[in-house]
Amino acid sequence: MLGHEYTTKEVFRKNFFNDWRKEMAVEEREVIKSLDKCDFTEIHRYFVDKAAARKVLSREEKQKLKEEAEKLQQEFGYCILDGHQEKIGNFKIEPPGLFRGRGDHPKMGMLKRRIMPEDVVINCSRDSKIPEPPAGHQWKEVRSDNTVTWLAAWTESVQNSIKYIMLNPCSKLKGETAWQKFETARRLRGFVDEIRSQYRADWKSREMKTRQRAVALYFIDKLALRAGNEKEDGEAADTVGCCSLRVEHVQLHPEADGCQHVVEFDFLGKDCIRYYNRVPVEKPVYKNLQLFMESKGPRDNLFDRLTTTSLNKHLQELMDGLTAKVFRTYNASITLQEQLRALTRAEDSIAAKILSYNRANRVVAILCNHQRATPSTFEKSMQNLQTKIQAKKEQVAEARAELRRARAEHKAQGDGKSRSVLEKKRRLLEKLQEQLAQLSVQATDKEENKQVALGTSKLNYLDPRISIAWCVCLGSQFPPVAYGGPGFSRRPLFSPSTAPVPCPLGSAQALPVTGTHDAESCVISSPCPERSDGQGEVGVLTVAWDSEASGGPVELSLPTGSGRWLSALLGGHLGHSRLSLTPR
DNA sequence: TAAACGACTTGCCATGAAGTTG
DNA sequence: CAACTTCATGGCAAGTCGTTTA
Repeated sequence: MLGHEYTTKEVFRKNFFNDWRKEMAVEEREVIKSLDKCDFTEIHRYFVDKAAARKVLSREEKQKLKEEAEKLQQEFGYCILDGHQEKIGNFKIEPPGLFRGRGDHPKMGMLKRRIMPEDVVINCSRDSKIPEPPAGHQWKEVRSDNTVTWLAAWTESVQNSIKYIMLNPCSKLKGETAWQKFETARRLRGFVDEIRSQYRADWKSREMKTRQRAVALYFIDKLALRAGNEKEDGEAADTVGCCSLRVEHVQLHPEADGCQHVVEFDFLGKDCIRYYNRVPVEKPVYKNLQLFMESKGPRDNLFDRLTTTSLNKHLQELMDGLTAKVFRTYNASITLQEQLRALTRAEDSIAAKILSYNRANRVVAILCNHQRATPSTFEKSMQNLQTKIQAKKEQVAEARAELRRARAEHKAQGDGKSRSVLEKKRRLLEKLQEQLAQLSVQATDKEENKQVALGTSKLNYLDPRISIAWCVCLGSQFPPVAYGGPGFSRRPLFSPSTAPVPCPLGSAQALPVTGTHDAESCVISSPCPERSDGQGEVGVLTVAWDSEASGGPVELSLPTGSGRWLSALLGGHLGHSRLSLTPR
C-alpha cells in the first residue's frame, strides 16, 4: 500500500500499527514499537516487481493464465438452483488486507483477517453434492436454508458484518427480484398523486411528527434523496440521507437565484459523495424548515421526530410494498421516459439519438447524484478527439473545394464522365460531413459526461423496458405508458424539443410488426445462454409485448444488424435484466 | 422499544480484456 | 501488429429495510 495517499494518514497508521502489533510474536513486539521507524521498501519492491513481471509475460504464458482462470470459473463459478445451472456472482473469498473504507473512515488501516474454512458457513440443499472443505479443514457449518439466497457466508473482521456468496445478476433469482422492484415502482404511479396531495396537506398538520414526515417525504420524492438510516458514530464515515439530515446540512435563503424560498443542501451522502443543491421549495416547506431549525444547534437532527422506520411504516400504509427507496426507482424511470420523449426527434441521425439517450440517462444520474471522479485520461482523450475533429474539418473543406471544381468542370465539359465525378465528389462531401457531425456529437457527450456516472442508474434504477420500447418503437408513439402521469419537473438540464414521434431505429419497415405496443406490456424474454434450459437465441434480441392487433403477445426478433446499435444503448442494462445481446 | 443483526441492493473505482488506430 | 483507448467486469464498501434480540 506504500505510495497510496492514505498510508500518510494518522488514523490509517494508528489502526494499522495497532492491529499489526496484535499479530506479532512476543519478541517482535519487544522490538517493533514505532511505525515511523519501520522500513517496508523491500517488501514493497517485491510486489512492484511481481506486478511488472506479470505485464511482460509472453503470449503463451498469458494464455495459460487465462485458461487457468477459466478452469476456476468452470469449477467454482456455477451452481444448480431449482434444477438450472446459474452463474455465481462472487465465488472467491475476499483476501486479507488493510481495510480502507471511503472518506474519513475511522477504521481505515485495520487488518482484514484471512478467512479460513472454519469461518465459512455453507448453505445448500441436503441432498446436493456438499462442497468439500480443503484438506485438513472443516466448514464452520453446513446448513440447508431455502428461505435465503446465499450459498456461503462468513463474518468479516473489521466491521463485524456478514459477507455472502450470492448469484450473479443474470440469474433468474436476481432477475426476478429486479423485475418485481420495477413493478412496485410502476404501481407507485397509481398512488403518487394521492400521496403527494396527502403530504402537502400534512405540511399543516398539528403534529410536529407528521409535518416532519411530510417535509422529508417531499425531499425524497422531489430530490430523490435516500432514506437516511441512523449510523453508529465512530463505526463509519459521517454521512447522511434524508431522515438523518442535520441542521448544519441545510441553509435557508428567503431569496436566491431570483427565486423565493430557496433551500441550500450541502452534505456527504452515500460513499461520501457530496450532495450540493439549491432548490426553490414551496412556501409551507420553507416555513416548516424554519420551525424545525428553531432553537437547535448545527449538529442537531433536522427531523428529530422522524426515523426511517416510522417513515417506511407510514409508506407501507399508503401502498403495499412502498418504502422510501421506491421513490428513487420510480422517479428515475419516469424521468428517463419523459426525457426520452422530450429529447428525441424522428429526423435525427443515429449519433444524435444516442446523444439524446445519454442525455436522458444523464438527467437521471444527476437527479440521483451519481458522480464519478473525472477519468485520469479525460483531458488527453478529449484533446485527441478535438484533433480528430479539426482534421475532419479540414477534410470537409478540401472536399467542398473539390466539389466546386468538379461542378465547374462539369459545366464546362457537360459530358457523362464529368457528371459522375461530380456525383462522386458530392457523396464524398456528404459522408465527411456526416462523420464530422458524429465526432462533434461524441465530443459534446464526452464533455457533458465528465463527472457524471451513468452506470449505476442504468443498472439499478432505469426500467430496461423503457429503453427497449424506445429502441423498437418503430415510428409509433413514444413514450409507452409505463410511468405516465404528470410527475413534476426537477433540475431540467436540456431544453425539451416539441418534435413528436421519434423513430430511433432506422429500418422501421424492415421489421414485420404492426399494432400498438408499449412498455406496459413489453416483456423481455430471456435469451440467457448460460441457462441450461437454453432459452432464446444467441445473436438475436427478442422483445415481446401484447399487441392490440393480434390480441396476444407478439415477439419481435430484431435483425442482427441492429445488435450493435441496441447494445450500445442497452449495454449497461444487461447486467441486471437477464437480457443478453450478442451482436454478430 | 431500541439496538443489533441478517440479507439483500446500490455504489464507486481499479483492472484487465477487448476494440481501435496507425 | 504494437500502442493506445475504451469498456465490461470484479471487488468490496456502504447503503436499505425487515427481523430478532436484549
